Amino acid sequence: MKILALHVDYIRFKPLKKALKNIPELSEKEKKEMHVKEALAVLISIEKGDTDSDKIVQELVKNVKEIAGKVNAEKIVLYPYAHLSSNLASPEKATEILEKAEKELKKSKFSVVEKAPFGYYKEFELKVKGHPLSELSREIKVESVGKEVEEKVDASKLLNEISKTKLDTSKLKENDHRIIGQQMKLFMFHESSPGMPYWLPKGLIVYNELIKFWREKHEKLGYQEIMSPLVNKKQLYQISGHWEHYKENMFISETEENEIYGVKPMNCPNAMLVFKSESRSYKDLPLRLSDTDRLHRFELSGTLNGLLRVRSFQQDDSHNFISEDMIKSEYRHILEICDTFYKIFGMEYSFRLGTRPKKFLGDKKVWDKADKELKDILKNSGRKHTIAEGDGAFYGPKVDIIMKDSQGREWQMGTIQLDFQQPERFELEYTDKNGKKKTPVVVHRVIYGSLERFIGILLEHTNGRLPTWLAPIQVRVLSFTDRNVEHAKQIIKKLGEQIPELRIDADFRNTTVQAKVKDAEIMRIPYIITIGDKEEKEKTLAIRVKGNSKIQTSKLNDFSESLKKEITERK
RNA sequence: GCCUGUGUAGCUCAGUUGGUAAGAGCGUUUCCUUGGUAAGGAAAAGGUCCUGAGUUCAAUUCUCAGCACAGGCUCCA
Repeated sequence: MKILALHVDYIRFKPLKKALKNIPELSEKEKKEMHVKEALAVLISIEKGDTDSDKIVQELVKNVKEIAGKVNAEKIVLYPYAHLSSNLASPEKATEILEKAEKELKKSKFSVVEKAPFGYYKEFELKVKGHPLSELSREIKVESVGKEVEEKVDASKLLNEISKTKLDTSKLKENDHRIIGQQMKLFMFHESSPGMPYWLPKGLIVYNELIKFWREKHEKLGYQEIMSPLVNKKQLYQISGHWEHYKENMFISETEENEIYGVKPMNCPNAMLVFKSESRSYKDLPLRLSDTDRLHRFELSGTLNGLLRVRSFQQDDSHNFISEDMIKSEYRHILEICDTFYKIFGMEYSFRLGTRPKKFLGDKKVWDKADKELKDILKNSGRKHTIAEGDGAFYGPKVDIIMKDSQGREWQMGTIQLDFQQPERFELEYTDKNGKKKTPVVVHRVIYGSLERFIGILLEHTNGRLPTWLAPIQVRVLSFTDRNVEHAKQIIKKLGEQIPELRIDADFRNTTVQAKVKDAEIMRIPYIITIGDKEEKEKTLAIRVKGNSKIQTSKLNDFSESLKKEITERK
């Protein structure tokens, strides 16, 4: 607990508005303005460590009495003041302690004891006397004997309290990504961080391959990748407007210096700052700044859903800074990228345009123009799309890419959003042809959407049989008997030499081929090669291709050539 | 966050109307076996029956609270 004791000529305060949820309503008396003269005003912050309320109240009362005695104050005003500490106790605890303290002090001989209401924004005014003892700050701690015992961590007990997450599979389809992910050992969840996937070695291969593909494509299309801080001062989010509208969904972090930081829930504010870091010309536009930084959003617990809705994720994000007359061409450019990407995966999807909502910011004319342009683009594109009138973000219209999961539920994957607002809030500008300063428009766009969700949907659509370039293990070699192990090792070596990036492994266990095939099939390995006496003798490979029980026989060189082609061309 | 369900071994699950009931298969380790494309045989190890409180002589089992997962709402600046 921290206190600041002020000996005042007077203190006047009046509650205005609730600052916290779940705070009881004030009585008529409490609602009124309070004016106390010749008092000791005690500003109080109750902190996390103040667990033993009786003892801490006892200490507080002792201190107040002592200070009041020194300055000859007969009136006491307890004033909850959160700003003395960055490590505040829960409101419940604070209320409890304040009430007890008021009660205790009333038992003493003070003529007046008042307490300002807790959990309200208050206006207040006071005049401090200015003598040497009129301002005293103190930290009040309870020196408890049993404290060391209390703080001793029983790791083993804690391990029982948080464990690996148990999945309730009763309502899931067989091709649910959570089941496939477990079978293929791609990712897991743990109670240590609900809604935040642990990417296991095999899953991270898929993740990184997707990003690699994305990078290759976007580098050629004039995108420039950046990386920016994951934790930012709250001021950044006050500028962007997230603090006001989105704070409840953010993870907040505090530091000792009383500085509040937010863990970033989206990349745009940082991208704005990068744009702003140099003077920009119309010749720089479109300026496409991409990134895949990790984002954290405190999604409601009931909405979490495997990889499809998580609290920690990465997007294949980009912020494209353009001039107003580039909207149409930039959207075309992005829709083309969508085609390229989704064609590769052969997944069904549709577009959904969200137009100007009832509540919107900015110029109606600009909105209408943008809405119309986007409608035209979609109409002329001949792509499957729906229009959701009034469903745009309040800062601009958006085009979403929609896909279905194994239970037929629709999910937003990629999204292309126009933003007229943030460039203004960040006072972005570029110089146009005539030397005039203009504000750019920003297109926020993701193609995969979140990598997490995309992998989830991809697993469900493919039943885990990922295209070979994405498969965590692309080839597995099985030995028929122990006699064939040496030859099998040679095969692996040769394939590895011919295709250096090949992900190949072996199963030389002493068990039947059937059992080994079964395990390899559960892992959805595209190519399963069995090496037996026959193959050794004939110098061939017996290949089980993508779950097909009809075994193909081929020469090593032929196989490696076509495999190499399949992988590098991402077929 | 709300409503409804679920939580037993690394995985999939059985079971106890409160008491010699901590069980199976898979997986793991060891041994036997040397096999032709989704499970060859045997033995062993592996448990805080999600966590905490309560009721009881006795709780994995009943009650309450919490946590997590699932479905549905809501939300998705």
